[in-house]
Order: sequence, then C-alpha cells, then structure tokens
Amino acid sequence: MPKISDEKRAERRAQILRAAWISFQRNGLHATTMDDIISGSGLSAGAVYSYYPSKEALILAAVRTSLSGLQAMIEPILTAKPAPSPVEMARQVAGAIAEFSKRDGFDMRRLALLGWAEAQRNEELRGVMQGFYRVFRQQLQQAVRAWSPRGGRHEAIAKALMSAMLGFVVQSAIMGDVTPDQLAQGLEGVVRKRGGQGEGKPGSG
Amino acid sequence: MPKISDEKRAERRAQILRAAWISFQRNGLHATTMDDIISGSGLSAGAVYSYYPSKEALILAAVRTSLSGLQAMIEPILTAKPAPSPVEMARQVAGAIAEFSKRDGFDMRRLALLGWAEAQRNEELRGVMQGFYRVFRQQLQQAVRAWSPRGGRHEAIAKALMSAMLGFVVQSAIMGDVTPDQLAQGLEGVVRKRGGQGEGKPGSG
Amino acid sequence: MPKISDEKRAERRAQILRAAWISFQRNGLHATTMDDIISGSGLSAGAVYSYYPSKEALILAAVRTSLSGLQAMIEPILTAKPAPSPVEMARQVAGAIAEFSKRDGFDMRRLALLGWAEAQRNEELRGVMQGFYRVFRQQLQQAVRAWSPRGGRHEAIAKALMSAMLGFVVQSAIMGDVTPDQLAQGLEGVVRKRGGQGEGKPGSG
Amino acid sequence: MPKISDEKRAERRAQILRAAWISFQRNGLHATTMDDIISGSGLSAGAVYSYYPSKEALILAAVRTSLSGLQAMIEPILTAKPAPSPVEMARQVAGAIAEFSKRDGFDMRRLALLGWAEAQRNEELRGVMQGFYRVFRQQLQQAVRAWSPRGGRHEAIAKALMSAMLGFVVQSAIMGDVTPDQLAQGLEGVVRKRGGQGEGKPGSG
DNA sequence: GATGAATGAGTCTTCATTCAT
DNA sequence: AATGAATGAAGACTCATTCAT
Repeated sequence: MPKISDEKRAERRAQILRAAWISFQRNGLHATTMDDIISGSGLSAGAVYSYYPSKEALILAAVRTSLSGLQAMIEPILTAKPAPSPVEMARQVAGAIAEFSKRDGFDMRRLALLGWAEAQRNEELRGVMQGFYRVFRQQLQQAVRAWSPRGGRHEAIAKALMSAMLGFVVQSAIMGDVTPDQLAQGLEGVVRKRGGQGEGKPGSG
Repeated sequence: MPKISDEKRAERRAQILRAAWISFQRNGLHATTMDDIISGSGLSAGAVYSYYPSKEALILAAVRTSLSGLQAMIEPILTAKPAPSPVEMARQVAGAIAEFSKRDGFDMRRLALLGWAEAQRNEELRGVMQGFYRVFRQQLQQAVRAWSPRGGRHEAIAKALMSAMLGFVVQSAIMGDVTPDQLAQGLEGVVRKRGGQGEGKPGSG
Repeated sequence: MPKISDEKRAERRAQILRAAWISFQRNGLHATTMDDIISGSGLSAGAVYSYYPSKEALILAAVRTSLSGLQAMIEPILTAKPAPSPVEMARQVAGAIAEFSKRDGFDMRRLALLGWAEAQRNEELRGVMQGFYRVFRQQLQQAVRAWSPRGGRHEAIAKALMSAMLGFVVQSAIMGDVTPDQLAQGLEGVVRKRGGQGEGKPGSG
Repeated sequence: MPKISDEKRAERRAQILRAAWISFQRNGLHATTMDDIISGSGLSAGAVYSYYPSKEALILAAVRTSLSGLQAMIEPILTAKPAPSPVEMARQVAGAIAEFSKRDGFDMRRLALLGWAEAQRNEELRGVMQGFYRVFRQQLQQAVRAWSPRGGRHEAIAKALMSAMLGFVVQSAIMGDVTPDQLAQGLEGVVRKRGGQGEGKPGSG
C-alpha cells in the first residue's frame, strides 16, 4: 500500500480535531468519550488513535489549537502602529474573543474554561497554557510600553489588562451579558475622579 | 426524632464536604471518585450518601459553600463607608481572594475554575453561579455608585471590575504571579494619559 | 417499661405485613426495598426487624397470608353440599379469585405470580406453596368425588380443574380479559360433541 | 463493514443469551447478576454490553426467544388438518411444553413464571407477552372453530383452553406432578354427566 | 495502513441489616 | 423496647485503549 500523503494526514488530523473540539465544547472534556470523537470524525477507532495517541493528546491539541487561533487574532491588535490605548486594546481583544467565539459554531470561551480546569490536573497542559499566556502578556506589556514609553508600571498594567480580558471570557461565558464596549467604558470609568461628572451618553454603546 | 443532633448532622456534612473539597481541588471534579471522598471523610459509602444523595450534589454543595464563603469575605469590602474607589475595591477583593485561597490548605481559586468548567454542563450549578455573580455585581455597582454618584456608567464599571477580579482568579491560578497590588496599580495605569509621566513610587507595594 | 400486649404485637405485625403487601404487589418482590416497607408501616427499621427477621420472612409471610385468605374463600365452595359440578366449581373459584383480587385495593393475582417466580429460588416458599396447593387439590378431588362418586379419574379432573384455575389467574393478570363465566362456558364447550349445535344463549353471561 | 460476520455476531448473541438463560432459570431474574452472565458467556463485560445494552434487554430477549420457540412448537398442533379436538389440543400442547422444557437442560416453564412476575413491572415485557398470548389464543380459537364450526362459544373455549395450558405450566413447575395425559383426561371428565359411569380405559394413556 | 470488536478495571450508587444510644 | 444512623459488600454499566484480522 502506498503511504498516505502528508496532505491527507494533515486533513485527517484536522478532521479528528474538529470532531474533538465540537464534543469538548458541547459536552465538556470528561463527558466527551473517545467514541463521540471517533463517530464525529467519521474514522475508525484505530485510525483516530494512529493520529492521536490518547484522549489527553487530543485535549492538548484542542487547547493548543484554540490558543493559537486566539493568538493569531490578537497579535495584530497588540502590534498595531501606533499602539492603541490599553482601554482600546481591551475593547478590541474582547471583541476578537467574542467574535472568535462564534466561529463555526464553536464557542471558544467554553473551551478556555474547560482548559483552565483541566490545567490544574494536567501539568503538560498547564505548561502549554502558561507559555501562551506569558507570550500574550509580554506582547501586552510591549504594547503598553509603546503606548506610554515613560509611564512605567508596564508589567502591572499588562497584568491588569490580562485580568480584565480573562475575566471577560469568564463573565461572558457564565453570565453572557457583557460586551467589549462595556468592558472598555468600565475600565475607563474605573479611575474617573471621585465625584466626576458623568456624561449623559458614553462614547459608544 | 433524630437520634443524632442537628449539630452532629451539620458536623458530619461539613466533614464530608471538607473531604470532597480537598479531593476536588486536588484532583479535579471528575478525577475525584466517590471513594476518594468516602475514604477522606472517614465514613462509609452509605453514610456519605445519606448526607449527599449524589456526587453532583456534593459538587454543588462544594461550589455553593465556596461562593458563600467568598461572599462573606467580599461583602464588607463593598459595603464599607465611605465607599472605596473602584481601584481600591479591586485591590481589596483580590486580596481577599488571595487570602481566602489559602484557608485551611484549600485553594479556592482552583475550585472556582473547576466550577466554571462544570457550569457549562450542569444547569443547576450554572444557575447557582449566575445568582451569586449577579448579586456580587449588584453590590459592586452600588459601591461604585456610592463612590461616584454622578459618574454614570455604573453598570459598565461594575462589569469591568468584575472582569478584573475574575481574571485575577484565573491569572493567579494559572500563572501564579499576580498580586492584588499589581492589579490595582495596573488598573490605575490603564487610563493614564498617553505619554503621562510615571511616578517613581506607586502608592503601595 | 411494660411489655407490649399480644394484641399490640399482632396489630403491629399486621401493619407491617400490609405495608409489605402493598409494596410487593405494586413494585414486585425485588424492587421493593425494606425502606419502602418500613416507611409504609410507619414504624422504625428496628421495630420492623423485631417483628420480621428478614425480608425473606416478610415475603414468606405475605405469600402465606395471601394463600390463607384464598383458602378461606375457596373452601366453602369446594365443600358445599350438594357438591357443585366441576364447571360450576371452576366458575365460582375463578369468581372468588377475581373478587379477592380487588380486596382493599390489592391484586392478589399479582402476588401469586410473584410468589411463583420466587418459589423457584426459595425452597421454603416453594414448600409452603406446594403444601397449600396440595391441600387445595385434595379438596378439589374430594369435591369431584362427591359430585360423581363413580366417575373415576378424580385425580385427573382435580388436576385439570386446578390448571384451569391457576391459568385463569395468569391469563387474567397478564391479559386481563377473561371472566369466570367465560372460563366455565369454555370448559363446558371443550368436550362438546364434534359438530354439535351451539345454543344461541349460554346459560349465563 | 463489520470485521465480524453476521453469523459470528448471531453466534455471539446466542452465546450470551444462552448464558443468561441458564442463569435466569437457575437463579431467577433478579438474583442473576450481569457478572454471572458475563462469566457464563465467556466474554468480557464490554463485549456482552455491546450485544445487549442492559440487563433488561437480556431479560426481554430471553423471554422473547422462549416465547418464539414455544410458538414454533405449538403452531403445527393448532393448525393441523383435520383440527384436533380441544382436549387433544390441550394434551399435545401440554406435551410440547413438557418436552420443550427439557431442551438443552433448560426448563422453559421456569422462565415463563419468571417472565410473568417481571411483566408486572416491565411494560415492554408485558406488551411482548400480551402480543404473543393474543396470537396464541387466536390460533387456538381458529382451531376450535375448525373443529366445531357451528359450536359457537369459540372465544370462551379458547380462553378456557388457554387457562388450562397456562395452569399446566404453573402446576407442573410448582408441583411437578401433572402429565399432559392427566390434563387431557381431566378436561374430558370435567363435563361428564353427573353420576356418569367411569370407563375402565380412557381414550388415551 | 485500517478496522472495530474486545477488554476489564473502575465508577457511582443501593440496600438489607445491625447496634449504640 | 425502640430508634434510625451507619455499614459495606455488591450491582449495573462505561469507556480509553489494544490488536487480530
């Protein structure tokens, strides 16, 4: 038998991963059985296992892919010239997250929540996540520095922004009633002077 | 008439819940077996089941208890007179979370992450969480209003603060390198004027 | 503490047995838990166990009681003077069974079916049943002899009648569409001469 | 495409069902554990469950199979030309039941009794049984009509015959001392005229 | 390379019975 | 005598993974 082409291989992997992803975000990591993924992929058990050696590997791949996708979406925002303000970054990143969440019917936020939970048991997964988040935060920090070179506190600002973004994921996944604009306006309002004069209409809705 | 006093009953329930909690945060919700909890509680299977009718009930109780505990810690902060600034609230709440996290050797943040993941599959759990977070956000909003009655945008500010706090939980649980002070300083810096001159010493360290 | 009176004891036993009976016929022998019976009896577990040492004892008692009750109903029919015809006996016994079945909301036939199944595993129960059925068949045989002293075949007739009656229990419990009259008329018709002319109106309806 | 042939599949199913049957009739439906069946079948738990999704399904299959087997044995008797007399039918069917009971070491009557008990809790099982018995009774009725076209009372006769046969199952399973010939002779004697003179030799022995 | 039937340890849960109070 | 909380051995069923064909 002829070896299967690399293209075919990649296609199969994607096919399997897609099936895994769908099940994971729909049913959770543990409630998803390999059978769900196998059926969903249209392949046989043996085939799936020849591409991914274990369920854990599939979880890892799913999270990794999702993080990469997110990364790809966010990077342009953080490296834009001129650098947007932190508040603007938060708005745009939150917007990207919300956007990305609806891609192909998947809700990326759900996978994020699942991944965080899993990361506590799974060292490798945690490592992957930490790596991604570290890079993300570094980019954030650089963007903040670019925006305000002499402002100092770049690390703290990056961490606060990061918190705001991660929290946006949680809050929108659990409560489902936060918008990127609200996040941005809220961040802006957070440091308004005490007794500051509210504007009747915020700049965006 | 129960042969066992209400106190004893409550104690047993606490005993079981404690065992569950330890296992949950150590091993995750699904990797925790009822046997883990049963052994941990020092009771028999039947006894455990007579107090909690299912593993799901135990999960719910664990999350509920943790939310209540958190609530109790946070409420004084949000209802303090005079109302602290949003940034100060964020600092104090994050501080409380970090503090609470070490209570009795449990890390409450871990349970939060597990709960969020579970909430996606478990409607009742989601309802409980939404209820708690709704109340929390309302308190947050009132505190913001008390701090800046004419500021407007109270809802957005509360949501942004909430995001910052939830994100603090995630970030500190996954990355482990954020402090309440960093969050507070970062939030403050988020809206510093472009090119603004950083102060050498932030107000807290 | 004063000893409990014998009356009280008997009352308690009856109370427990009634609860057992209700559950048995409603849910089956195995699906009935001791807790069902305990709750149903209004007593405590310990109390129930002080009257009946095991579930098996309760099953035995329930079957025994039901057989005795049946016996009491049937005996007058079989010992009536002058002796009724076998067909008439079948009709009356079937009628008694159908009647008895509705007593107090219990369906005695259901318990019979449950008992037969259980008798295959439970030697003691089987012994009790065999004893009862033996007596019943002897009475049947005597009645047949009284009806037709020189007819011979008394044993076979008793056995055939017994079959018809037991089968009536099964058929009415499972199919629910047989009446005592149908049984009687059918038995009569069983040996009608070939090609015999049917009467327009059977003697009873 | 299944790697395993349909034949092999059927064989496996039969293998499992046989193990179930043996345990069921030996230990009863509820006292039989899946482990009994699994060990008896020589397969693994997973394999057994891949053929039968639950214990209930196995019970249903066992009863169904037994009813089908019985049906196959009885049909020729009821559709024989010329139609046998009702008494002859009873004898032959009882004979078939007694015969069938020893097949492969199983006692089909025991399963019947177990099935009747179970049918009271299990609607599907009850439906299956009712369907079978309905068909059986219709065939009986037609045979009676064929035997005595103008006799009328065909339904009642069919029901009485059915009772006699079901009761034969019970009586022979519980008492173990009835023969098909006794049933037949008894049925014949049931309507003998009062005071009738017994014949020395009944028509069959 | 592919298939999918088979594996079997592990899961949650039940329930007859006991015995300290 | 009575109570009812506690026991713990089973039971039905699942599912990640393997390997003969």
